[in-house]
Amino acid sequence: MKKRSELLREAIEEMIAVGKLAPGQHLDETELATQFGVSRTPIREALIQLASMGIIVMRPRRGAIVAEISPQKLIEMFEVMSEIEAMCARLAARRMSPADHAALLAAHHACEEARNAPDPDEYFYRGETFHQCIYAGSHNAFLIEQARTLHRRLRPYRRLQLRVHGRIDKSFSEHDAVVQAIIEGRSDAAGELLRDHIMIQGHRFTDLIASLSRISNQAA
Amino acid sequence: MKKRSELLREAIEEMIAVGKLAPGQHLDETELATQFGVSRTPIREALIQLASMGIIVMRPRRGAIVAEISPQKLIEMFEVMSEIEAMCARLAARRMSPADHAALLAAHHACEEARNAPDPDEYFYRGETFHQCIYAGSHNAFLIEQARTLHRRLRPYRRLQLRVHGRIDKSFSEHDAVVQAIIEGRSDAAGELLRDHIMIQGHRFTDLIASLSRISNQAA
DNA sequence: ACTTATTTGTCCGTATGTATA
DNA sequence: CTATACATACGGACAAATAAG
Repeated sequence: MKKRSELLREAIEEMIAVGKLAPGQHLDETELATQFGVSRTPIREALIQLASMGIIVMRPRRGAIVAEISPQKLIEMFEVMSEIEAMCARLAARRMSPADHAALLAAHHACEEARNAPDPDEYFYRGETFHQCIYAGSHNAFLIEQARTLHRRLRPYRRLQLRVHGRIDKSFSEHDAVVQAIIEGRSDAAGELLRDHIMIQGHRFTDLIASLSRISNQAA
Repeated sequence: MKKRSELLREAIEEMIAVGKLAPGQHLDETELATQFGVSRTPIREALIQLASMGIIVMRPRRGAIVAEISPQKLIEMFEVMSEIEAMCARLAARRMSPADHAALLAAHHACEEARNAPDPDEYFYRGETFHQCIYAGSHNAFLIEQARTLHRRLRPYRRLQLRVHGRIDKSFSEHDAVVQAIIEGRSDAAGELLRDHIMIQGHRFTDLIASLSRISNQAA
């Protein structure tokens, strides 16, 4: 049985990921408490968890706000994320079992089906499963955890990146190249392909900066 | 002004780092509360932070215990650490300023002087500064933070590794090769050299497993 | 399997510090 | 600058769940 604060953390985290709570927005403990029908204590504990993950910032006696990530820091985070994922891909190419390959291909094909879905977020969600498959394929539990944590922090931005015109199709063909490299055991190639796939999002300074202002304006 | 739970987290973290609280040991909230002269609330908040860092493990309704790092997990952590440091080295080779070079060389020479110091920990401490120089040279604040965090968690094990006979001299010559590569801007070489330098500690399964039993016995 | 005891998870009251008029 | 209002940080109490006998 899961802890109450764990569930609350996930709920609040999701609200932040989908932009329901925008960066910089103040998180009122009492308000959240009544909203979820609990007291302030479990809310506080959930907020503390989010704070140690870097999702929100807690200023002593001044409450918590959703973390505002500067474009500079965002670039830095993508730079690290790309290397973490590259490492996952290299290890996956060497260590994946036939069952892992099957799971990866299934996730990949699920993305293919979602390419022209009416809801653009559908591809986003399936893409997440795809990346998680590669993390898991590294067979390094600590690395998987690190990758997941970073992924969660960058989630809102990765999602917005797919809104750029034509990005979904390009994303899929990049995925395809990665899959081939992994299955054929071309470790270094897999790493480089996945790194570039992630860094495309980081390299486009302008897109990202633009999405920054967009994310703070969109409340849904 | 810092929060109470922040200070408590640091205090408890230190107790764990110096072995005052051994891996697997149960952390009694009430006991810690009376020990620090506070109520259970700030203790709980500190524990939650330590749990999200992976320092302790909180099982629902069953309390918190100091995380037990299995040899398997230790290997995994070193595997990740080696890639993080490799990334730092690659970036450092491309981005270091002349001032950065000077700082790196200074730290390197400080290690050289400590090679035959009576206290073997002297080399360890100067080696830490050396590695921090490389982190800083990446000029990626987020990466620096990640590297520091991981470094802190592996600190006890890195220190023990240097007790192996002849390891200090080998460590220094590996450092030397890394320094040359960084200064000459050979990015990929610097990365690979530093990765191997770290992984030497991970590859020696037996040494690490041996140090595991030793570390749980030494209370000072 | 039942009872007891300890410990955690949650709620609420209060005081202190921050922001605002 | 003072005073007021309000949100946060902490303490204490209660209830529920687990472990022990």
